Amino acid sequence: MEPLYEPKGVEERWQRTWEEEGLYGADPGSGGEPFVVMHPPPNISGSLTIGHALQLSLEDALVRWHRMRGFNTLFQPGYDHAGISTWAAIGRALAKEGKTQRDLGREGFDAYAQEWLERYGGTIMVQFRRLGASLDYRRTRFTMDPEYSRAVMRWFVHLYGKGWIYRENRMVNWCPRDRTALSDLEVEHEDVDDTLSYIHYPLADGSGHVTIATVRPATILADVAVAVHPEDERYRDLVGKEVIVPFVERRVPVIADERVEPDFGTGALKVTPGHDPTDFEIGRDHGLPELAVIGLDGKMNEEAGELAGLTQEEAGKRVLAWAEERGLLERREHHRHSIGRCERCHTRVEPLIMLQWWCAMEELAAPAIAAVEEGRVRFAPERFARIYLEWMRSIRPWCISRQIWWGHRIPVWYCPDGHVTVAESEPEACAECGSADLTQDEDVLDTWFSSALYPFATLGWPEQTPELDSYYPGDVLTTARDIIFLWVARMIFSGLELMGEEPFHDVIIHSYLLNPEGRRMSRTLGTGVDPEDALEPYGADATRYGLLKITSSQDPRFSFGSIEEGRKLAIKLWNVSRLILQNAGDARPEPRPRELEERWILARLDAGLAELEDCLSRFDFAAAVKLLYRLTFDDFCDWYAEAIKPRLGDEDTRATALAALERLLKLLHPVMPHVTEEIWSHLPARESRLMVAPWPEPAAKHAADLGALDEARTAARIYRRSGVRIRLEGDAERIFETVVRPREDGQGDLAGEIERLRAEVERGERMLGNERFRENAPPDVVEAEESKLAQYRAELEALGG
RNA sequence: GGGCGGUUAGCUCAGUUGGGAGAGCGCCUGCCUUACAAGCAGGAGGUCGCUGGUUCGAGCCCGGCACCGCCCACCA
Repeated sequence: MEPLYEPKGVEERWQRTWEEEGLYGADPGSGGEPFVVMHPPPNISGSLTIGHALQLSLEDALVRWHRMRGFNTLFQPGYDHAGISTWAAIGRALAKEGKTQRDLGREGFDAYAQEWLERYGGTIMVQFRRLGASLDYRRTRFTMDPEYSRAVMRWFVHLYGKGWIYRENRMVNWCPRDRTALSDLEVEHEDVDDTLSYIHYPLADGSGHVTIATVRPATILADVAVAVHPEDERYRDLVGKEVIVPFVERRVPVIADERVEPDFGTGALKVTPGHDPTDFEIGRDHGLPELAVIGLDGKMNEEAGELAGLTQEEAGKRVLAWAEERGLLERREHHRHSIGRCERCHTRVEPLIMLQWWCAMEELAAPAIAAVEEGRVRFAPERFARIYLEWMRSIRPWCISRQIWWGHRIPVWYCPDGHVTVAESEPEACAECGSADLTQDEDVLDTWFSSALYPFATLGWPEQTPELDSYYPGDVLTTARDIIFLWVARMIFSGLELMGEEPFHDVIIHSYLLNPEGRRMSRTLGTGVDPEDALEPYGADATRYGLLKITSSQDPRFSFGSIEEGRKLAIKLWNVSRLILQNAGDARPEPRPRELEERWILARLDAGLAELEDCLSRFDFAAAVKLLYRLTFDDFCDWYAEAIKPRLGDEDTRATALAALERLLKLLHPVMPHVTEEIWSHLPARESRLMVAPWPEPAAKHAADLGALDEARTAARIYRRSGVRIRLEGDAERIFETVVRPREDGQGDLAGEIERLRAEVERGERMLGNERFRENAPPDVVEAEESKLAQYRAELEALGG
C-alpha cells in the first residue's frame, strides 16, 4: 500500500472495475428479496449540482447496504426530457445566436434537441459514475425512448377512456414568453409593490356611481359586470342596476356574488372573466360574456381598439388618463400583493381563457390519499405526509397540454369535420366518420404526465416483463421537497391506477442545499456549486461522507468542512490499515481475541453494527456517518490500534486485527465504497469484492467484562488532567502503559482537577439531597446520578482531595 | 392570507422520552510516540434569539415576541 492515499486513481479504477465485472447489474431472475431505488431522472437541460450529488450519495448508501445484505437490488438510472425546462434552456442557447425555437421549425427543433440530449445525457451519466453511484447503467432510460413513449400514450388513452381527460375552454396560466400554458404548480408567486386605482363607474341611470379598485386598469376594457357581496348593505340597492364601464362606455349589470370580499377596496369588484381566475368563475356562474383584450403575447389585442398593440402598462396609463380627465379617477394608493410568474422564465403569467387538455383529479387522488393515510407510503421526515395530504385533498384539475415542441405529442387526431380520435398510435381513419384526412393535435403533454410513470415505464410496462414482475413496486424514493406535488404525488396515483399498487413505500425528503451565501443554488443564475469542485480535490468518498453528514439540517449552507472531515476519515482508515497490513505477515483474518482490547473492539464493532443499521433504517444518514467517524477514530485507531501495537508480532493479535479491520471496512463501505474496496483488495485471500461481500451478522459473542478498559480510560483522564497516576491492575494497567503512558508527560494541573471534582461532588450531593428530585425523577436517572457521584468521590479520594 | 422549518462556540452544524452544553474546522500550547505532521495529546472560547410560564430541575415542554428561510393560496 502506498504511504499516501490518492483518491483519484483509486476511485476511477474501482468505478471501472465494478462496472466491468457487472457488479452494478440487476438481474430479475437472480432471486433474493428485491430492493429497488428509482433515481429521480435529472433534466437534460444542464449538468448536475452538488444537490444532485447529495441525493445520489444517500441513495447509493442505501443500495450498497442492501446489496451487501443479499437483496436483489435495482438502482435505476435515467434522464428526463423535462419539457418546458429543456425548451427554455434550448431557447436561451439559441438566443445567443439570435434565434428562437420557433425559427427552427418543428423538425429542425427536434434535430437540435437530439444533439442537446446526446451531449448532456452523456455528461450526466459520467457524473453519476464519478461519484461511485452503483446504478445499473446498462438499463439507463430516457423518458422519450420509444418504449417509454408507448407507455405514456397508453396512460393517456386509459385516462381518456375513463372520461378523466377532457378538452375544455377555461382559464389557464399562460406564459407569454414561452408561449405555453402552465399547470398551477409551474407558477410561482411573488410579492410585488403595485398601485391600486380607485375608479368611478357611473350608474347608467345617472343616479351616481360605484367605485371599484383595480391594479390592472387595462383590463377595464374587458369588464362585463360589477359584483358586490350579497350581504353588503352599502350596495344592496344597486344589484340589478347597470353601470357604465369607463373608457369603453359599455353598460354592464351589477350582480351579487359571495366570492366578493366586502372588506377589500370598496367592496365592489369589476368582473373581467377573460383575464382573472376569480372573475372567470363568477362569469361562468352568472352566464356573463367572456371578453379578451389581451393576446397571447401579453399585449393588448385587436379587441382593445385604439389601444391594440400597447403593453398592458401603457394601456393602463391611457385608461387612467381617460378617467382622470373626466373626474372618474378617485385616488391611487400603494398596494402590495402577489403575482404569478413562470417558474422557468419568471415572466408574469397571464390568466387567459383557452382551449386546453385537462385531467380530472378527484378519482385519481382518492386512493393516493388512502395510501398515505394508511401508511403504505411513508414520508421521512413524517411532517411531509401532512403537506402531501393537504395538497391532495384540495386538488384541482390538471392542465396537461403544453404549446411547445419538446415532449410527448398528444395522441389525439382531428378530421376535417372536427371529430376527435384518440389512439395510442396514429390511426388510419377517423373513428367517427372514417375520414382518412387526420391532423394530430399540435400540443405536447406536461412533462410530469410522463414522468409519473417512471417507476414502471422504465421496467417495460405495459409489457409484462420479468423486470416489471420483480422490481415493482419499488422501495425508496428520494427527492427534495419541491418535487413532492409535481412528481411524487403523481407517481403514487398513476402507480395505483395502472399497477394497482403504490410504486414505493418510503419517500425520503432530503435537505435542500443552499450555496455558501445562504441562497438557493440555481444553475441558470450561476449560484450553484459544481460537484466537481468537491470531487476533484477531495475525492468521491469524502464528498459522499460530507454530503451525508449535512442531511440532518433542512437547508444547510453548503461548505467544504464536512467533506474535509470525510477526507480525514478516508486517510485515517488508510493509515491504520497500513499499520495492520504491514505487520500482518501471512496471518488470515479470524477473530481470536485474547486480550481485553480485542474483546472490546469486537464488541464495539458489534454495537456499532447495530447502531448503524438503526440509523440507516431510520434514514438518519447524518447520525450514521458520525457514528462511523467515532468508531474509526476513537475506538479503532486511538484505543484498539494503539493497544495492540506492541503485540503485532503475535499471530493471534494479527489475525484478530485483520478480522476487526474487515468488519470496520464493511460498515464503512456503503458510505465510502472506494477506499474500503481498495484496502479490502490488499487483505489476504479475498474471495469477492467488498461491495458484494456479505454484510456482518451481529455476533454479540465477544461481550465480556470490559470494565478494565473503562478503568484505564478514567485513569488516563485523571493522569492527563492532574498528573497523578492512580493504581491499576491487570488489563487496565497494561492498557494504560501501552496507550496512555507513551504519549503523556503527566504534567497536569492537580489543584485544578481537585477543584473540578469537588464542584461535581457538590452538585451531585445537592441534587441527591433534594427530596423532590428523589420523589419525581425516574429511578434509572437517580441511579445514574448516584453512580456518578460515587465515581467522582472515588476519583477525588485517589487524588488525595 | 394559511402553514412549515430555523435561531446553540469565530465558521458550518449536532444535541433521540426534561437530569453534568457537544463535533469538525479555525485559534493557542506541547509533541517527528516503531500507521498517519493530511498526525497525536491538551486548551481557550457559548446569558443555547428575546420574554413570560410549568417543573426540584428547561437548549429540550407551553404562551407571546423578533429575525431568517421555505411551501401553499383566485382579496381584485
